[in-house]
Amino acid sequence: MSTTRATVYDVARLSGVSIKTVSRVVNGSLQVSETTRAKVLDAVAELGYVRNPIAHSLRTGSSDTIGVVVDSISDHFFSALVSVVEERALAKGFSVLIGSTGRDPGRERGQVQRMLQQNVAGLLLAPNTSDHSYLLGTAGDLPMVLIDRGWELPGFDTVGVQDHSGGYAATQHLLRHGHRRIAFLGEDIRLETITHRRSGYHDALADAGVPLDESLIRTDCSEAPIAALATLELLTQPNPPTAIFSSNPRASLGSVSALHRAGRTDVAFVSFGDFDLADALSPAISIIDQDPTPIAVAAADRLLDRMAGESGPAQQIVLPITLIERGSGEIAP
Amino acid sequence: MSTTRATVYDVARLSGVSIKTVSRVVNGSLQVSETTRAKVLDAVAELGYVRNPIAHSLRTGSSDTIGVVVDSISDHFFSALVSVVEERALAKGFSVLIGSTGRDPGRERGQVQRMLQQNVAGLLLAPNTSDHSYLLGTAGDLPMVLIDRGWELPGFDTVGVQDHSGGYAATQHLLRHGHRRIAFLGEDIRLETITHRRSGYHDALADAGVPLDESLIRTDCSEAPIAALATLELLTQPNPPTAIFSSNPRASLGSVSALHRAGRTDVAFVSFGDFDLADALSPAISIIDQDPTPIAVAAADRLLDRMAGESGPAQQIVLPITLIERGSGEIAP
DNA sequence: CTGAAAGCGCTAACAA
DNA sequence: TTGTTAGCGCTTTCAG
Repeated sequence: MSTTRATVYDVARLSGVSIKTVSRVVNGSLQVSETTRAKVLDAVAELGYVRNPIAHSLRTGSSDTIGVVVDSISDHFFSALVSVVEERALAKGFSVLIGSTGRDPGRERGQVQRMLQQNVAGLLLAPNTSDHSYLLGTAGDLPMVLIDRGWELPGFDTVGVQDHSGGYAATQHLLRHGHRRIAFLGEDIRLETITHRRSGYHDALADAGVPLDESLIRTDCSEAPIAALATLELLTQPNPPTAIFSSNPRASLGSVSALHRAGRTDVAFVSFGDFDLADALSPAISIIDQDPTPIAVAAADRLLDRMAGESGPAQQIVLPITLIERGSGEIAP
Repeated sequence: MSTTRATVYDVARLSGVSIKTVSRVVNGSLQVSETTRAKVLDAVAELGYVRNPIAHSLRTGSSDTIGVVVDSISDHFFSALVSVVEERALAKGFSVLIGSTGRDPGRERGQVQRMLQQNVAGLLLAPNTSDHSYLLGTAGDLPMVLIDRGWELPGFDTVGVQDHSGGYAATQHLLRHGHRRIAFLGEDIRLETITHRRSGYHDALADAGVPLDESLIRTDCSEAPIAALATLELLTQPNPPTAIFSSNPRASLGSVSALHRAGRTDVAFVSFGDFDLADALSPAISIIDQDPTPIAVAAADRLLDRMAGESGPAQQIVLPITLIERGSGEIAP
């Protein structure tokens, strides 16, 4: 096209009105007569005028961009989440700015600051620590939704799943199938999700009268290879588990991989969160379903509602989870 | 912190210099005496001044944001790519704006337009059609790198892998292991990558004197479930294949899943592109390695170089591929 | 219903 | 080496 873009002045000149009127028409103000509106729109079409979002943002202090800050974009859960959010955002004319935290609280703060400086119109954040209090100071009245964590901070909209119930259900399921020695794979991080899943595990054991055995608990499985190693160590220890509850899909991937390579497909297994090929393995992997899509949809819609001016009290949206039996969770000891 | 952010004026007032000097210091101009620089930096620190990127962008026509436009953020290949790019960009102080095309050329154009309007400082694009000529008109002298496709348009930096060689190597490998009836799984889309992989397949067959059998070629496998169905159909047809070459990991996921569920792990299999658990299955899946990380690193670095002013001729970076034998590709007919 | 003029925060000419 | 002035493109008082 042309090398320099048309401005409100060009449109005003061509349509014989003032720039203010152009602005009104472009922004859909009703305070404009039909005839002038038509004139302006003609000029807009002819010149291919598009509002300059930068200038708009400088002037108004807002923008047509929303920020999404998550642990890692390459994590399947978050990439699915970001994908849905981008889709919904685009439909409403918003772009998406992404930022990863690498689980580093300092970097998380930095990313949020960046977003604020960019005047994002809304923010979706998967916080890393229990201490989100900095958000109160920084965020002003920016529409914001916390994903998956952050329950303890009142005043923020949150979306997540029933972590405790999920952990409880998974453990109870294995107990019902006769297991007494059930290993737990998780992360050491102070992630609330994992903490809750683990306390579900604890409670299920307690309710069944099974004493907790610390030697069956691994809290260092943040990446698949570590989980693989941990699995092998668990199985070769003196009094090995007969079942494994893995509290996140990344750990499951590593653990299942190790089980298959070691030929130990006799070990019962339940994963919190699905993963590719989980249903193609033999035995297929039973899971606590934590589909990212509904979570993303709920979070995105809540944020867009807030951005559209919805001003009710903060909502804590908790999505239910279900246990999907596929075989691995129904293996007897 | 404070409710309104400090501006150059605040800093200027506090340090007793003009706003221009503040601007100079903030932007690292050398035309400033050490003493004044120190004064200004003190004031900056005291006020917590941060340059307003919006105003900066409006004035300069550039920004500290780079755009990344890909098929889909949730696709494992692209999410890994975006992740690496974001990491590198962040290290240089840039944010990342994402846009998905859903393989729709119109939407691709729209996303690129959006990015341009946002004054992105650079653009990473995985184009969808053979016709990228619109980029010539739109993009001006914006630093831009095309990922994975777009070879035919001279004048652009591109990064990709040896698609033809990969297709050839995979097919040749299966031929060497005695197969004559080798199925091809691909997508109908005019994606150059797939086209090249397929012509590698054709050439390998031709060089081995094996006639092409159209009944073994499926070009509708854009999603895993379709590939799963296609696989079952291939295996139940009158003269079934004894080996499968799947030209993208999504199709492989579906196909492998179907093979396992049908108990047909006797079929030889090579996948172009790795996927989770590929090495944990029995047999483990042989692959043509197409690791997104080196591709992303090359693309990101090339883009950042361009943004830093590198002005050499357009480079076509083609990364080598290797065949990784894991078992499934070495099964005899 | 419409317009003139000011200014968001910054950087670029041009002087001094 | 430093400061003054203008203006990026837009929206917004405040008049008309």
